[in-house]
Amino acid sequence: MNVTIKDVARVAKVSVATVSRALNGHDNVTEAVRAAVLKAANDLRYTPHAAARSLSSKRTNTIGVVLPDLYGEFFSELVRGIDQVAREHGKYLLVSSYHGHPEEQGAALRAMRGRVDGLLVMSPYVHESGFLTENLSSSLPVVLINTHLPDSGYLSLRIDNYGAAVQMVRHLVSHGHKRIAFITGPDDNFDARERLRGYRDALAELLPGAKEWVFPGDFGESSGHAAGGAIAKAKVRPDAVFAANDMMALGCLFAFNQASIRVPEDIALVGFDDIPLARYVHPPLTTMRVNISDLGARALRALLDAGSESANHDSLIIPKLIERASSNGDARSSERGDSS
Amino acid sequence: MNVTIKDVARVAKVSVATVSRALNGHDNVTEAVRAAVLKAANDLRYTPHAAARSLSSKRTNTIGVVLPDLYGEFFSELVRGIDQVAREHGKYLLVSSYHGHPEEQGAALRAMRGRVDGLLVMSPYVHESGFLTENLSSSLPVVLINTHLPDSGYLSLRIDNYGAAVQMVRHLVSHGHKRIAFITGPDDNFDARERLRGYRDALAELLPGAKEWVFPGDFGESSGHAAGGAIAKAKVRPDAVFAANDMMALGCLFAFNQASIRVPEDIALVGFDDIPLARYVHPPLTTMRVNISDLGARALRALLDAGSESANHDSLIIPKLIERASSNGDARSSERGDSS
DNA sequence: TGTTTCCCTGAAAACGGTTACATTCAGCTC
DNA sequence: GAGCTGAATGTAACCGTTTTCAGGGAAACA
Repeated sequence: MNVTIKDVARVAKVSVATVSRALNGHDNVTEAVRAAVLKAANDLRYTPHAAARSLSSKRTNTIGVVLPDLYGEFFSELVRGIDQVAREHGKYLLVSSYHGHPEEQGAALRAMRGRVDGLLVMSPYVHESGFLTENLSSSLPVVLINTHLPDSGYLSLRIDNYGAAVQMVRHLVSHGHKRIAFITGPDDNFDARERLRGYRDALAELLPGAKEWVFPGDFGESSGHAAGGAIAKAKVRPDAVFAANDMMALGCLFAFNQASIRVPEDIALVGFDDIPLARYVHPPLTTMRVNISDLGARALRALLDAGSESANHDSLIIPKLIERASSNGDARSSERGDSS
Repeated sequence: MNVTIKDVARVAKVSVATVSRALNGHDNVTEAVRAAVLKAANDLRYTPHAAARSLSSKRTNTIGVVLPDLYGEFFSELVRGIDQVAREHGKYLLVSSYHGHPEEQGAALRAMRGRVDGLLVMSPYVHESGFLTENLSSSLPVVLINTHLPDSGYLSLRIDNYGAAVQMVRHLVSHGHKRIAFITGPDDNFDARERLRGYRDALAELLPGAKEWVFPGDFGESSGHAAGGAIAKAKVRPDAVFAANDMMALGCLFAFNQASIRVPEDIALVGFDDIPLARYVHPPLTTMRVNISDLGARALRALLDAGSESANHDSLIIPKLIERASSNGDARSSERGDSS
């Protein structure tokens, strides 16, 4: 059995109430008594029992983080940003991923009751609507990360995928590209859909009459490779490829290398995310940078601030265009004007 | 206020004890009663309060993970492996990093009391000895990851950094390299020291008389870049460089590129870790692969099995040599025999 | 010196579960 | 039908804190 507050009380010859007060820094304790209690606690190596404490105080000092997965750069950075702020505020982090099974998300959310003071939830699936609201205890503050849940009233931080995709297409167009293909992400992924939507709208606006050219992908490297292979074999090739994320862009780049298609001379290639790899491949990849750890940090800050009036109910994170060599060729020289 | 077991009891017209038994699947409950309880619990959207439950049952279903940091591939993979097993066993994960401040580690460890059923601890610092043992409540099962704590009696999983470094030097020597330089990691990092030790011992054994050639580094990319710059400027250059991790190898590669030193033709370059980047740079990097997520998974499995006799008290994970182009040149052709 | 006030301290009631123990009641046996 | 058995259920103690409330004693005041 572990040493409890009673043991400390006995040794310090005071009541448990006094021990509690002394250790929690209440001011209605004589300094002499406090010193005695502190000494006793120290001697006994006393550590308060967190469960007992949170049962009676209704605070856990813990934040729940519910993510779809933990795989890859994105989540690692996100968690890092969250962790940073958590430490600053002395909070603990209970992480829970539902491994891509949205149906298990409800259980994960419900199990948070009594464990956490607040929740950070990311759920980039599109099909749920009442799902989240049903499983979120209304008494817990929640901040949604990159989660599409209109009018839920929850605080929400999102990446402006749509705007960033528009910006990227504009970049390609400004370099003279006219036949711009797009490799999509998973259908049920909200980010992926927003990027696709941005591509479509930008294309329609900037290159009226140009045809959409969409290859399916799933955010995995191999799907990018497959798309790259398909592009390489096509009779008419695009003069620029916009992959919905960097991993697919890399897969695509691989396929282009194998097919001896030069980037950016023959085809420009751009991605999205600015994963560390992007800067190291040859040629370095033009992409959209999202400061993910900052996203996590801001999300937790928003959660901790929740209640204060300053709360912005729906903030957008604007990604930044990182221009590198993979889109630096100028397509005008090789234009042949057959873009319709 | 949230709905409690009492509310369920009232609605189901039974006692709280029966509700508890019914919900926890005890067999001494009539099916009719169980059904009624389940229905009531469902109707009320009852979720047991985790803190209350763990206070009385002395189990939290939570595993504490105490790491030095969360930055980078290593930790993200480690946590992913741990998370995988945690889910399989219905455990939650309380992660805590002490952000490279070993002195805060004690607090982090102590605060786990009452929160977790067991601990996974990684502490790759060399200077602590009684430190960990002092802060670990003896009643908690603990598994150490990559942590040097001889004869502590704790279960421990370690990466065989020493053996892997020896293996890497052997690889270089077998390709004819005679002047092998080493870029170290941080001084107080146990992995880094083991790798350095492996380099030294292997050099002494395989190339008797060859001089050690050590450049300081800190595992960061820029320190690798600095070392690479120093090597490029040296009057006599090594014919192979062994960086204690991949990030430094990449930095070094960068410096070599800038100095127009060709890899592997002029100098072979190898790293350690097999980060995803390693395969994508040009030339692809020869390195040592450690299956990190597996390390995490095994650590948690060991923790959950703790108590069973099968417990291996000190297992070594053997990294695997991944041979890529950065060390594939053959140095014999350019030998000039001035290696002493 | 007696009263009032204020500060410090202790006793005990929460918090929301689990579980040992007591109780009830149906089904047997004789 | 009395007595026994065993299963289903209820009562209440307990887990380790925090916090309310009440009490006690010293200082302040009359």
